[in-house]
Amino acid sequence: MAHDERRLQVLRAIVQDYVSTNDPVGSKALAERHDLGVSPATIRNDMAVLEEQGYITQPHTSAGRVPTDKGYRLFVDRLSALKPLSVAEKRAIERFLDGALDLHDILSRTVRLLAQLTHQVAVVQYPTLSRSAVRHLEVVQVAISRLLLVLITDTGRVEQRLVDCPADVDRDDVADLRALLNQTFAGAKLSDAAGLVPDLLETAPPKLRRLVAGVGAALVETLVEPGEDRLVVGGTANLARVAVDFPGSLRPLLEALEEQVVVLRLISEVDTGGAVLVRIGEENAHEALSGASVVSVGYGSGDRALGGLGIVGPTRMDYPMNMAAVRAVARYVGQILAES
Amino acid sequence: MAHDERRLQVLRAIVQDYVSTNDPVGSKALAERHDLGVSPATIRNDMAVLEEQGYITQPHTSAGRVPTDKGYRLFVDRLSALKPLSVAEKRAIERFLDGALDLHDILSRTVRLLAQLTHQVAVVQYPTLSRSAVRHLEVVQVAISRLLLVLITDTGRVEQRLVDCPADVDRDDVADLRALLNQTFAGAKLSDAAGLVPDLLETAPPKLRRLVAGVGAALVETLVEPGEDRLVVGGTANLARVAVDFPGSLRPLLEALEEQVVVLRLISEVDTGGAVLVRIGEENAHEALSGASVVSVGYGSGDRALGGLGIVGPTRMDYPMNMAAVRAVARYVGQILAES
DNA sequence: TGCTGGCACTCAGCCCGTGCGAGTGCCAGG
DNA sequence: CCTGGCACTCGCACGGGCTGAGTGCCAGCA
Repeated sequence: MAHDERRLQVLRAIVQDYVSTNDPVGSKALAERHDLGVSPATIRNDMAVLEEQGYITQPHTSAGRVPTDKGYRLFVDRLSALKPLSVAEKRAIERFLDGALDLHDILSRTVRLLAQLTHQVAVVQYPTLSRSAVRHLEVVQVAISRLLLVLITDTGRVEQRLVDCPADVDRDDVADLRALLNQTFAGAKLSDAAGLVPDLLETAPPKLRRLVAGVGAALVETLVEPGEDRLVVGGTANLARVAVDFPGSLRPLLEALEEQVVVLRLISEVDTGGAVLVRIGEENAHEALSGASVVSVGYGSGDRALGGLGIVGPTRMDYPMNMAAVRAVARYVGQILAES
Repeated sequence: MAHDERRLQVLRAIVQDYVSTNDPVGSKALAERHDLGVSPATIRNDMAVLEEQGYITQPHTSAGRVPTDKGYRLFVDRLSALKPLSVAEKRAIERFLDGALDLHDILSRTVRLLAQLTHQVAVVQYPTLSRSAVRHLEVVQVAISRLLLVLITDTGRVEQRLVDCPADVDRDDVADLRALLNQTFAGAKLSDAAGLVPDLLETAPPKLRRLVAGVGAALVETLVEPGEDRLVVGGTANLARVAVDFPGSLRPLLEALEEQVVVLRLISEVDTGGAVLVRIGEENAHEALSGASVVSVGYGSGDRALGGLGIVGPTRMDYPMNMAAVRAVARYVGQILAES
């Protein structure tokens, strides 16, 4: 009915006003600032219903209403459209990411950009190793029985690992090993790399067997291990600006942001085909984030996602704007990574 | 005289008490908690003198005294000795850094360790490129006219740079280029690398000239450029704990910590032969740090410093403990980098 | 049936006045 | 040169009263 419809309009208006003013919003102010076509008294009735349904709440008796997590959820799902970025913002994105020199540079620019656009804490995951492919493997002898393994992926990520060899290593063997490794792994997905190690042992000439065994183990152990995916975090200073939204202290949030594992889990759960994912308040599994919202999306070239990026902020945030910014930045980053 | 001596004892006691309680300290409490051998009244006279000399101040008339920056300075210079670390702390250092896999791992463990030991924000600078030497240069062809240059230094740092070539590059030329580069640069200090480029052009066979020119320029441009030294920051959550010491807001501080340049300048000014450097409050050039202290020291293997590390916290901090922790961690890191 | 104006009620926040206590400076005496 | 005593200052915590925003409810009206 038109009845329910208007109640949703009221909810939308409450969210918008509350996000921009940070004051609990009352029926009178609502009637003044929005063309709802009804009197404050009617709005009060609607608000009573919305409160009963759990979409809004009163901080205390004689205050206005504030959206609950459930209210924000409804707003995000049904009451808002992604706010298109301004031309200036689009140009800022291009300018910011243009001229990046290497992967680290791209990602740290991305995180700064995102923090600046949204005024929130920004988080960018390094391209997941397991979804990347081997572009090149380099072996460098750094001591008589110690090798440095350097992996370069097709996303430009560079991984390194020291390997201690049981016996001294001959100079020529290193070159042979390098050739052999590249022959075997070049172009292979890292997720498939472990399966190629037996082949590697097969084709290795006898005198390299022991060496190859050790190096192969190290390769699998560190490079296929998904646990050590890295994260770039930026814009924590923006937390201070919204400190008022985190009643207790910023501490748990700051701690969670340093515990990369926690954030990583949130950010990397984005395989959902390019849609922007929003987690509001208590929807976040981790307790420290129960007063925060996370807006994230996968980025990647073409169809496959390389990793996730997003923002963390108070539940009282401008969802349409932030969702649009996150999505736009992810697209540009995917594009740039595809080029390089 | 014994006179002046006691006044210094009083100052020391004030600093110690204030650091541990965060309450302005009064004459009576001082007389009770420290064996100064005199009555509160006498201490009051000493305090009046100390205040006149600018070492302490009163937040308001009927409050106790609080050390000024100048007071902390005197305390650090003349009234304190580095507090020896406990056995547990020493073991924690070893355990924490043991088993690190690569440079990034070492540094991020270091920063976590330092943050945990001192309960402050920890900062570690990547080993300065200009003081490192080339261990290996790798050239990988990532597209027909695009090369990826990877530099591996003797400190284990890996730097990468994309180079666009004016013309398509032949596969064999890449191998030749790699050999040539390594022949020229292997073992060279990065600070000397720029000077070697002419030699490089000299010895290059004619058909490689153009390629070498482009690559040489890129090498010098990015690898010798000291500006892009990186920084690892950790323990920002500790700032929340001491938020009370930063009256306005944490924001300027958080911003400064993200502006890596600012902190980098502070941390890298540590060539002073291994001594721990303390900058207290206003002594820090940057305004955002005027309420903070920075404790830093250079780390490195042998005699040369590779970079700096340290902590940032409120001026009201436990200087002896923090100075000891910073120094101890720097030593271990230097040791570990020398080994790897 | 649904909207509206009116009205009584609630309660957080603010202003203010008061009392308390910690801490000081000064002074006279040892 | 140190000490105990004493008067003084002033931040802060406490409590009461007022205000105003905002609500819920109700009776009347389209």
